[in-house]
Amino acid sequence: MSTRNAPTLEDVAARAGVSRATASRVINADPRVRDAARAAVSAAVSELGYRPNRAARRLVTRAADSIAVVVPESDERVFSDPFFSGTLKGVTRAIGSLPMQVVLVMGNPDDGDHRMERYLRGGHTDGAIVVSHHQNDNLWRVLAETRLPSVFLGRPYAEEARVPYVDVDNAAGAALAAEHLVARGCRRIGTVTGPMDMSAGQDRLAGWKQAVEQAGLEVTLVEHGDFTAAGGAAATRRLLEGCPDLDGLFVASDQMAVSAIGELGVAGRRVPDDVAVVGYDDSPAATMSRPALTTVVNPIAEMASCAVDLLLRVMDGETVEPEILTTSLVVRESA
Amino acid sequence: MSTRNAPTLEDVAARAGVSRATASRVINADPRVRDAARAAVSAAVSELGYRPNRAARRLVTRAADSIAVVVPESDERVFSDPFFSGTLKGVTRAIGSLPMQVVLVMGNPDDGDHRMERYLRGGHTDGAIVVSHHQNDNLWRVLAETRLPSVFLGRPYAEEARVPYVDVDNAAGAALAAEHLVARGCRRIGTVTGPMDMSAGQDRLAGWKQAVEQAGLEVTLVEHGDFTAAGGAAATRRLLEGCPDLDGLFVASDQMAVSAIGELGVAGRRVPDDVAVVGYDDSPAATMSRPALTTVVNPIAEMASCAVDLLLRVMDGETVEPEILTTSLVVRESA
DNA sequence: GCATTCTGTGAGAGCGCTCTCACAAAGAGA
DNA sequence: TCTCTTTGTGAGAGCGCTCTCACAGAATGC
Repeated sequence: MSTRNAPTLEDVAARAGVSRATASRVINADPRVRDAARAAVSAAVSELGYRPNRAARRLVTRAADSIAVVVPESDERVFSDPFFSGTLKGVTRAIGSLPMQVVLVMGNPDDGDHRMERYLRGGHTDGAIVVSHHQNDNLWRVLAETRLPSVFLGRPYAEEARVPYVDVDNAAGAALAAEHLVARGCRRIGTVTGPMDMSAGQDRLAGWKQAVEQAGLEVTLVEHGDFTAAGGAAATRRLLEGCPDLDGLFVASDQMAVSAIGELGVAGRRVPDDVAVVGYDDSPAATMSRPALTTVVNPIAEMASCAVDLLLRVMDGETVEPEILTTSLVVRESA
Repeated sequence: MSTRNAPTLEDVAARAGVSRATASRVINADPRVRDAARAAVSAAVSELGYRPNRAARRLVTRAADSIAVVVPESDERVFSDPFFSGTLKGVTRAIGSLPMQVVLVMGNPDDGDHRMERYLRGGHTDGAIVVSHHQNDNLWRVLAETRLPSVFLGRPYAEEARVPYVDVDNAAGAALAAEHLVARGCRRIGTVTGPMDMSAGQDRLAGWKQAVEQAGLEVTLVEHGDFTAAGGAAATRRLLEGCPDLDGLFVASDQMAVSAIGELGVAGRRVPDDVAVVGYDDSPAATMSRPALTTVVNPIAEMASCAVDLLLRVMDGETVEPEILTTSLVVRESA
């Protein structure tokens, strides 16, 4: 065995009394090996505690072996917002049994030491899925420069970013929600938006506005949230101050919607009798909420698997087109 | 450039009119290169969109490049329990600026297709930190067989598992909690335990029992939880049924404690006036809970960084001893 | 002026693996 | 019996990189 280092295939072969090629065949389950040789190699492997060197193997097979899921948000948020767990779960599922690992890269992208940017530039992974991209992170630029195959989950904010992405028709979803409130007879319909530096926030606001306008109602009842529970509660409070007789509310995420309902309760409004509330995401929280949340379905798992699919194709050198999924409304108790 | 493939260092060198060695020096920021050569190489790199081949680099530098954080729990739980986010955050922080990636491997270890075991045996990472190990997962055995450097965060359940681990003195922590309840004047002190197939669950129960016994009180008020909110609520309900005049409660995790307080409220008990409650973890939820939770500090970040430290040493071939951290009690409002 | 350092560079080995190719031995068909 | 497959095996190339070593040329010391 080579000095004091980990055993190599060479060592295994020598111990088993076969060539390196045959040892390799056994390791990789090639059927054309005599049983005796196979047994000898297997024995040598376990005696030596041999583990193949990934780098060497990868160098010759040229297989990609990891993709990054990039989330430019604090770890706090990543772990508290079910959207991210859903995405990560979806990506993991979609990768399925491919021998590839998913690396979660999170944190504020412009956080002093450029950790995230350095990581991405370092070429530690073979591809990237960017999940919660904001206007001011220059992620798409970094990725374009490094030519790292990447797919955005959610349309990139910058118009000029020519990056493949998968998105859901957020505007249509929000319109669905607003139309539902209109059809229910609501006349003073407000909205708690998502962050305005994200395309999802913008699009959901636009969809709401378009539908409310179409119904001939006022589109002034807008307060900005940030997709967190606290932000949603605060926005709801402001909305109620400005318009105490609010009777319909579209909240751009379920997590915010749940806390909006809480806030409405504190203010003495019943849901849906006084104020009808529609959320967005159809997250697990939607069914557990009291009253259960009427919400727009965000097909997170589908988006994730679609993103993986696109990414694998990009990594294959293909040129791919953005993919837009459709949404629907789930009517429960809150509206 | 070699046919249609990604550019190699050779290509960069050729384009810059220098040798491969010099190109490599520029890429790796070796100072001993003429400015002209450096500029030429840099230009070639960006023109060609060159990215170093990780596998090739790794093959020669022999540097480890990824460690797995193994969590034998459903993705649901991993993303809902703050313990895991704390751990993952701690590990990420501890890895710091080392050029190493953290791979999150989660899922039920005996889930039909042995995904987790296959992954671990596949040698996809250079080391593993096992986080929420249960009695029946044979993780320590798999890891021993593959000789993958690994460290348990939380003492492995099996006595015979001679694996390095870092743990906190769970029994002492639980005793602290129980003693606090005793000192407060509680006389009928119950406990909602963690899962009995985890050492943390066992040890916290043992600590509680020892302290309660020492005070000359009954140790029969025990109901088993599973570290989830729902499980904690159910256990509390059972406890209350069996002993309506319960006046002190030690709950083996904050997440369960918060839902226990909710359950006590539903049953018309005031906390801490009727029932004093002590949690375990000192998670963010502890301060946000109403009333704020008196709880045992679980130094998760410290454990994580300690685990990383041990793992790096194991990966270096060192033999390391288990590490046991101490806990303390934070008194807030609930007890 | 000559020996000595320093500086920048290139040639080339070699990391551990897979995989192609050649080839011996054994079996099958004539 | 002689060819023609089939089967199992080994020799050896080569993946893309880093790093040691040797060496030319400039700078320095005496």
